[in-house]
Amino acid sequence: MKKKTSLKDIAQEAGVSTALVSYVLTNKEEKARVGQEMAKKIRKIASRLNYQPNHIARSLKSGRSDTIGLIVADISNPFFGNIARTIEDEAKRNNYTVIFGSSDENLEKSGDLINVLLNRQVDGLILIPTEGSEQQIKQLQKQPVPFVLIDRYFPQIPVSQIGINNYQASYNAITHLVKTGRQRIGMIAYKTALYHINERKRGYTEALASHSQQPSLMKLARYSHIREETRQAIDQLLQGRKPADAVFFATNSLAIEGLKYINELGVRVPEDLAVVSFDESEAFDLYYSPITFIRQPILEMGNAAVRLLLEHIKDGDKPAENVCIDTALVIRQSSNRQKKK
Amino acid sequence: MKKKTSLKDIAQEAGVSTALVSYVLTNKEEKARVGQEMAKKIRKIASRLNYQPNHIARSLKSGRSDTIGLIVADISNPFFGNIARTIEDEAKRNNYTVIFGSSDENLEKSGDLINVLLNRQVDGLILIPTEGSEQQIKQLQKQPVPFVLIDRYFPQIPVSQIGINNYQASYNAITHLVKTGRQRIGMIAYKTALYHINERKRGYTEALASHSQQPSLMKLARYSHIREETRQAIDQLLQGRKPADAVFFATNSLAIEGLKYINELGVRVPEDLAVVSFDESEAFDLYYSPITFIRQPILEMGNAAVRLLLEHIKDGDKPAENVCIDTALVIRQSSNRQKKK
DNA sequence: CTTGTTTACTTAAACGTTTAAGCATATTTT
DNA sequence: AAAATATGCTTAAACGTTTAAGTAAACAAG
Repeated sequence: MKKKTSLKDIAQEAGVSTALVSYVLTNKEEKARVGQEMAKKIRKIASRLNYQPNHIARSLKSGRSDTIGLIVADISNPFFGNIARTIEDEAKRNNYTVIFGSSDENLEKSGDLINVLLNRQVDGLILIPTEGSEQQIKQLQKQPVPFVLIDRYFPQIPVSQIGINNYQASYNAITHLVKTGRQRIGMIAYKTALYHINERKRGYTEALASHSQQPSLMKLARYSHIREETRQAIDQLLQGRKPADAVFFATNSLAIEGLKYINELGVRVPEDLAVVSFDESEAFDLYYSPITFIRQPILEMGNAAVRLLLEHIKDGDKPAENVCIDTALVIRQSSNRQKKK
Repeated sequence: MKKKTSLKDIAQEAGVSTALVSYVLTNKEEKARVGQEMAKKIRKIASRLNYQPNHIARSLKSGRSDTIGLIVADISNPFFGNIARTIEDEAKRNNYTVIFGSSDENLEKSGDLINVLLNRQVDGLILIPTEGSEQQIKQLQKQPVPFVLIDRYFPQIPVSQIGINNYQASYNAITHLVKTGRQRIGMIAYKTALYHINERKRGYTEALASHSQQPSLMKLARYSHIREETRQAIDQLLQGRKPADAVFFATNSLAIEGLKYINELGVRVPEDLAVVSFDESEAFDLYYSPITFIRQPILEMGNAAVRLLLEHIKDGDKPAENVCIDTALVIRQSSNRQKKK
């Protein structure tokens, strides 16, 4: 096995101390008044031996790892994949590396990941927390490592957080459906304690109320039984003498499951049923009737999360800050104005 | 700012040496013959001070970081997102952590990432290499850090690699289209030097030849101009007196761009045009005529990559090994048997 | 020609762990 | 009672880096 080159190897070659080599290779030759010739010689040897500084040793000395930990709820969902990407990009721009893990909406996995990342001495954490992880977050607060939440948060725990106007976005989407003439608007959401989802529900309910529409047609599915329960929900919405004429999905995953079933049933969008969803998806573009959706500004969210975290890392006493970013309703064919009957 | 607890802090509290604390907390009390009472006391203090071992210091000592680096071509593509997820899971099962980066198909970014990960002393690397990264791979071979390629590889560079039977999968897909009665089968692929894509093209061409079909209708688009050039390609396939009656897409991204345009044109699938694509996508399920596709066994690929890499890490002299995993053709409506005219 | 300054380097400690080796004291074996 | 072994701990070096402090020689200033 080949061995890695260390400062010592270079120092030996050059016949000097490791300190001198370190000064040269970290560009502190001025400050340390290293001779020009020697500097040249050292650089040459370093390059010949293909020296790569040992970041671990450096970290141990400096106390910083220049690494941030990222825990997403589910990396196989492109929404989170895109967030991960923007975070990684923005981190890199600031000379940070990202260690990531996917909790897969699993509380135990989330706890394990937090511990793994803390043990790795990350300088900070960005979390998309799982349902029920309040205790883990509170535990984190006792640690010296700063963190920010993104996408999801717990209103009763005051921490730095990047989010969107979930309530308002839902409200606007429902208002849009009302304006296009829909009278019986259903919603399919997760059965969950997650605050951001419940804000979306509240937006729906209050929008209906303020437009004096029929009582709420809210159906819930569990994340763990998304397929069956989304289908049940749609069955319920479409049954009876007065079936729903529009449905609002609380997330892209719900919408995709729902649309699969809507296709199977032969229900026409938007003639029989208008559709609006939170989040975006390539599948929405490709649908025969492109789906109206609420766009979350992933790029801004990711960048804001990194920026906020770096501020916390720089200033350990910085107070918590909430960043709320606006969404946009992208209107397309799936919610076209209803024809007069 | 709170400070992290170290062995020294615990040792001080307990009035013993750090060595003793280390023995206890790494469960080497037997071997080191630590007194039972003292062990208990130390554990209690550790737990009270919320001690988390400093993995960096441990790594420096052991020379291992228990970390593997992962560079994917584009984390926002769910295909790569899913690979990342399986790799992360399998790594975790083996007590490894994953540091990842997305090269975004950019050669410079890829090179930067490799260096960053090497500096972080990863114990090994898993790469989905970018087009043109042969030099980077060759450079890597000179390093003591083992690595494996996944999804893509360079046949002229003998390294460990996990792949699929790209040629055969294409060949089978085309054979399927021929059997369903298609006579003018087009293909849309990337203009690229990437070997795995070109194997897919070869599968197409040779399948056509062996079924004595018309000359190849191969159209190419550049990754960087996917939207415009996919559209051009489809225009070309559909023009003239004898337009194509089937199209085979070399990747999911190409298929999604293509299908968007096919929708705009009002071309009916599969009546006017049968469609088969490499890779899967939720959009394929949701299409009004669900798309026939070639399924890559992502789970097996990811697991195999980790397993192979760990073998290399354990045995630095293990020779390179190629793993080829079979794909499956999932036949659906988009390639339904053509009706007799 | 002493003193001070500059130049070019070295020494050594530190970061938080791990672990072989050492050293008392107590207990058992001859 | 001396020798051997067991018990319970400490010492110290090491991993690869950084960096304040030290040193020795060359040179300039008085």
